[in-house]
Formats: sequence, C-alpha cells, structure tokens
Amino acid sequence: MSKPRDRLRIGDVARESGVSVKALRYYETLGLVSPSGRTEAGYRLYSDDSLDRLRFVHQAQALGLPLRDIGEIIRIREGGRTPCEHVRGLVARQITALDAKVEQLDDLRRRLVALQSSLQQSDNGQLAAGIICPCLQAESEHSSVNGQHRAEPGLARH
Amino acid sequence: MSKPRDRLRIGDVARESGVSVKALRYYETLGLVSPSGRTEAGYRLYSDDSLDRLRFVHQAQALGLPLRDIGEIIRIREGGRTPCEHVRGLVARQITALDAKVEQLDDLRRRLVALQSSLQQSDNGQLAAGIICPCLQAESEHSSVNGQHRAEPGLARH
DNA sequence: CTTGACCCTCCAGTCCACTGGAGGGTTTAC
DNA sequence: GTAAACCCTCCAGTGGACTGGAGGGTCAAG
Repeated sequence: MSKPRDRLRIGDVARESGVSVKALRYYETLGLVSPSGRTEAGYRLYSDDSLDRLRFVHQAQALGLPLRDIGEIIRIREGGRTPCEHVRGLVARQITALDAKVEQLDDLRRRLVALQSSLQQSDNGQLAAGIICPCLQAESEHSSVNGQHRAEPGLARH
Repeated sequence: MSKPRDRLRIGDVARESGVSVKALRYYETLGLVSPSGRTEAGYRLYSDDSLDRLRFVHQAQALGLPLRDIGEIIRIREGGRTPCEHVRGLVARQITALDAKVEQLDDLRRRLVALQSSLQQSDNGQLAAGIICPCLQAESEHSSVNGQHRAEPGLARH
C-alpha cells in the first residue's frame, strides 16, 4: 500500500484534488470535508482520507447531485448507517427530474427550429406600431410558439 | 376593435398579464416595459400596449431567451430597426446551446440509469472505513461513473 | 373617519457553488 | 533578514429572475 501521508496542508490537497483552496474551505462549511486537525498557527491539516472524501464528492457531483444532497449522504454515513437506501431514492428522483428537463429542452428546441425555418422567409416585414419583431410575433398568431408555456420559461430556474 | 383602455394601474396589468407587480417593476428597471405615465401621486399608469409588450416578453422568454436578450431586441426595435436579423442570430445560438445541454443531460441520465441498475444488486455491503457509500463507490473502480466529468457537474450552472 | 386595498421606494434575500479581495499572520528558501 | 509563498478569517460579489419586507403615501367604500 502507499504510505498514508498525514499533515497535508490545504494547498497540497487543492493541488492533488483539483479543488480550489477556496472551494475546500467552502466544502468544510457544508460539512463535506473537514481537516483532521490544525497546526499551532491554525493551518488546516488533512490526511489522505480527505482526498478519498473529495473523490467521493466529485463522483457524486458528476452525477448531478447538489452539494446539499452529498452532504446528506455523508452525514448518514457518519451516523453509522449505509446511505445506499437514501442514494437509491436520490438517484431515482434525479433521473425523473432529468427526464422532465430533457423533455422541456426538446420541446423548446422543436419550437426554436420551427421558428428558425419560418424566419428564413418572413423577412423584415411590416413595422406596425406595437410590433417588436415581425418574425417572432407573426408566429404567435397561428402556430408553434404560442400557448401554455407559462411554467418554466427559461428552464434554468431554481 | 376593442376599446383601448388607458390608465391601467400596475395591479391591473399584473392581473391581466399574470406577471407579478414586483416583476413588472423589475422589468421596468431592465427597460422591458415602462408605464406610459404616472398619476399625480406617482402611481404607474399603463396602456394596452404594455400588455402586448408583456405578451412579447413572455413569448420570447418561452423560447428560452434571457431577459437581457429580450431587452436587446426591444432596444433595437425602439431604435427604429427591425430586430429580425438579430433574432435569427439569437435563435441559432440558442439552438446550439440547447443541443449541448441535452447531450449533457442524456449523458448524465445514461450514467444514472447504469448506476441505478447496479444499485439493485450491490446492497449495503462492506462498511469499510473511508467508504461513504458502497454502491456509489464500487462503481468508480471499474466502470461507468468515473472519469472526465470535471466540467459541468450539476449542469445547471450559469 | 377609519379600514383595507392598493401604490410607492429602497434594501435585502433567495438559490447554487463558488470566487475575489482585504487585511492580516506563518513558514520556507535564499 | 527579507522576500515569496503560503495560510488564516471575514465580508462581498457573481448570475438570473425575481420575491419579501420595511416604512411610508393614496384612494374608495362604508
């Protein structure tokens, strides 16, 4: 086995994990990774465990889990239980959420493409007062763009 | 034609457009919709044009355009030009961005589904020290979840 | 003449995952 | 002994589209 180094400083951990020093301190406030101790001067000291932990955080993050949820998993584990059950739930919900998002995006894409092809023809037409863009607004009166899209306009919300 | 009402108050506009009073004032700061005047007491007064304008904003928003871009379109139009050319560019870029996002989400989904099916079997296994979740971490050693996903963990960023 | 609905401005907070900077102290290499 | 590199805490800001609330003024009905 590789000799387990102890007493790593925050900069070492940052370099090795690819997580910034700032982010490491931020993670600490969220209870994701804590230093195993401090020097007399107050410098954080980490062990290799922290690197494992960060790897875990990164994996979970790559699955789209928010830090909040990752923290939850860690807290469960630290309570001595296996978080697998919890993780199953999170993953299932994540997939559902993803499906909804993809559907919305596809929908949006379809409308945009329709709009795009209509933009080819409908050129700078009538500049009637109250009309902002003839192209965009010609659409709304008969076809694709209009309708029940009240919810989730930009989709990137919350 | 329907009699064009004038002197609508912000609450009326809110009710009719479905946009909150707060949001209306916010839109005003962005230069999207301005009242046509004010009462002596300082109350905003809107005309039906504002409702048309809000409808436009909403349509554009439903296409996923940020308020910033919508404002840009409006400003072009108010400069007396047709914003169609500009809109074509925005729409094209929007579609490209959408494609990238959908691809990312699909990718994520694939990994989650793979994880999910493996979660069925791998049950609360070994509780070795340093392991947070056997399920999530068993993955990383041989297959799907690991690797180059540094960029765009949550994908909902910026 | 009071109650309540409405309006005003201005400041702050929300979510998320950070980053930037000020204003210090510490450690290491030369 | 000093300069550079490193560390600390704390506060503020980012983007996007708002929302909430304080602390006021105004208007119509009863």
